[in-house]
Amino acid sequence: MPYDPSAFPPFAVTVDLVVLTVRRHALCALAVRRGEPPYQGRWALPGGFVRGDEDLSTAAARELAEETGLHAHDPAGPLLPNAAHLEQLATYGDPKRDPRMRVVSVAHLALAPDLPAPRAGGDARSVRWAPVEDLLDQEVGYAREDEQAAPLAFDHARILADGVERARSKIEYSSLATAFCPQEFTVGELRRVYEAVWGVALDPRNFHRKVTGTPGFLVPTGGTTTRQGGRPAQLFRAGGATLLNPPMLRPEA
Amino acid sequence: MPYDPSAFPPFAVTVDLVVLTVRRHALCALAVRRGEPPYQGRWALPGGFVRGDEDLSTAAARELAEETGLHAHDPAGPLLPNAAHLEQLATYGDPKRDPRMRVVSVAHLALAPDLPAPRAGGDARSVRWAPVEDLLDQEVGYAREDEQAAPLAFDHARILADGVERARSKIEYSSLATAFCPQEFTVGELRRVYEAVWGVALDPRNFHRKVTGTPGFLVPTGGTTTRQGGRPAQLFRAGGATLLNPPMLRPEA
DNA sequence: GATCATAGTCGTCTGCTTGACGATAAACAG
DNA sequence: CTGTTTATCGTCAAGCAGACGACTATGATC
Repeated sequence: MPYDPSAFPPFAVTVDLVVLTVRRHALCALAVRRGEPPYQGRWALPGGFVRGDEDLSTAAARELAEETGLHAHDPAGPLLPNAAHLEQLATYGDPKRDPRMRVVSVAHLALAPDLPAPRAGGDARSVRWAPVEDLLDQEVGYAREDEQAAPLAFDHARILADGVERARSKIEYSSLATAFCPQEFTVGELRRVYEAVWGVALDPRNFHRKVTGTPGFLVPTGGTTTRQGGRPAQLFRAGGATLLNPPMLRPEA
Repeated sequence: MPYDPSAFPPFAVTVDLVVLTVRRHALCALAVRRGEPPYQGRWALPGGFVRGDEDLSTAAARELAEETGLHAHDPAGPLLPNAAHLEQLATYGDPKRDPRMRVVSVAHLALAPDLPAPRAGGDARSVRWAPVEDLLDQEVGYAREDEQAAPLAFDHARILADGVERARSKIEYSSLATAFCPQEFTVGELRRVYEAVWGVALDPRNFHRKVTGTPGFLVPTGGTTTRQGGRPAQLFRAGGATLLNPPMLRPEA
């Protein structure tokens, strides 16, 4: 069969971002308020069209920088202060997911340390960090005028749920939890990341033994800090290891 | 900003399939020979355009059925004899990955039991099962006229490598290895699946203890078989469990 | 400055899982 | 009948995880 441009239907391709961070002991996601129909006024995940000459990962990194000022972490490059982990999550292409036209969205997952404040992009849209529980529990019982309580636009609740599940399982067997921490952090801060992402309490003593005993996970910087109160804690940086063997174990049930 | 259809460039969207099976103790993938340029005569992964009214998973299931006669396994539906596991793998959208036009490909991963013989689809293209080692090791040293030894078309070697890596890691912590087995199988047959996918030898005694001791992994059917030679082995069906806890451990290095 | 609260760090003990491997069982081939 | 093959059960030691006691070093409070 010869090449026939009319043999395939045209699609719009977008990237949507699930940007996660840990704030005040809660897992939070970045949400932007939509300024135009459909779903005008509702909250949605940040995202945008892929340009004609752009790779998917490039488009995702560009959107991330526009929305947050963060840049994607290059594993080969130097350690930079404002770097976030960025990876492809999944692609969503239900024919009816956007009422305007056929849109295929390649969702990406970004993990960032706690940022001072969300920074609006070039335009003046509202941007906020919201606990993922709040964003996901709004599917039912939305009746009031409260715009904060409306479900996410499009299929973004599903995308967010998939991203959260990916993050929850990936910190089990990789060192990705350090992506939620500043460059230097304590064992206790890392433990609070696990507790926030998994929504469980972990034994500080066993956690300390586990992470300090896993080769390549943490490297001590020599410094200490007392910013959490209590006895000063050693500061660490993320080690070179990306896969944890044996993995961290998420408590049952 | 108002809705402007000219604000985004049009893309073609395809699905490509990494179909894996275990044949003669080797992990094999389905390859089709391209009948048209570019890469005419070269081997490629099966795939095709997503139709205008089709979901991505629907398009992948349709292509799978066209190429192999297998249908995607519905987790909620009944156990069917010719069902394969099908899941989304990743999406590839480098602007130059197809020289003709801008194509975004949503790759899917299918795991199937050993089939009698590859069945060509509606047209008469060549289709074959090839060991993944052969397909992936052909990136270098291709000089002869031997078309069997040419590297895969487009970025399909990369896609295949990603699919193989997904399968290798996923059988660690899920019961997916049973997707490579017929409906009823023995512990030894399941072990040979693990050995083929991981490329290692496993201790039959420890493997037997592990899989029979994991609740929900295997359900005895009561029957036995002697098709492997030696003492008759119990037959099992896949149990309801999808996540294995604790996981199967892949031997080191 | 004594006391308390808070957080971090080190140890101990017990039970479970794993890996190595011996032993037995049930089929078939010669 | 004997050897070969595959399946299955058991034993043992090493290692890891969960429960939890004990001690340390800060700041806060009286």
